Amino acid sequence: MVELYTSQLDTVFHALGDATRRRMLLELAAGERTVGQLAEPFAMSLAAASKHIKVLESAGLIRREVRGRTHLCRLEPGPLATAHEWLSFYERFWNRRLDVLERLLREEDARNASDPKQAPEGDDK
Amino acid sequence: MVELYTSQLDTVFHALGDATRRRMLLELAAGERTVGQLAEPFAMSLAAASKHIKVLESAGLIRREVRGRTHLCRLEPGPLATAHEWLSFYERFWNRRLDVLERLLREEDARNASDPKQAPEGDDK
DNA sequence: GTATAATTCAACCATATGGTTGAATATAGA
DNA sequence: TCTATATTCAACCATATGGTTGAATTATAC
Repeated sequence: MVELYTSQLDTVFHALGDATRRRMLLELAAGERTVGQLAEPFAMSLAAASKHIKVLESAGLIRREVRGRTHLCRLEPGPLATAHEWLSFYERFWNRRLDVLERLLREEDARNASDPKQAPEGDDK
Repeated sequence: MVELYTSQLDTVFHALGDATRRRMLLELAAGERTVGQLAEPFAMSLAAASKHIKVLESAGLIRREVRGRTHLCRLEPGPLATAHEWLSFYERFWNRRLDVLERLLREEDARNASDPKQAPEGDDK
């Protein structure tokens, strides 16, 4: 499973590495938008916004439907889910730390609650 | 909450947008590694790998402890969790789609099970 | 103290990125 | 058909990125 989607993760994470594009994605999560609507909040040329949209599109994060002279964009959640899943790997590490923390707290509790001597169950390997 | 960590997300997602750096992170999830150990699997100069490590470091994804002449690196899961959380926004969208799908399937079931007429509870607004 | 090992620094290079502007394309509307 | 709207294209620019090589730094080992 690890590093199977390599180039897709490259393009997806790269696309996410820009605040403009992240804002666009959030906007699209609320519903479909035209290129002009997506560009409107930003202080940049339409051509620049158009490039951002193309980055999102070629990362597979959005789909575009040409409707007459306007282009309707909609979010494509698949690649986001892929990135999300990849990122989950850290939870193994994170949870391991939380487990350690939890054990330490439990030991602390036991020490305070029962008696002032050392808690016997402390296997501090 | 949205776009509060802006510049951190920029650097974190940028750091993740490279397969070399993602491999390094996975390696570090298994335990701490020196710069040399991190660089070893890659067909690139040590200086290049060192740059990658610095990118991970300035994104806050790893911490470095200088131990004598070797530098020990360890994973810092906080920023990964932040990125993971940001990515969760899409689940709202995703779940909405699943909800719609589920509702449609339920309606379909109801139609087939009870009688061949239109199911009355179909509020297809 | 000198050699060796681990790592960074500095200079350099090719290519990518994110922005601009002005022209081009294509559709909609009068 | 003429005009306005929505969007892209092309050329250009400054800066960032990812890589190289060779020298510098720093700590260990003998």
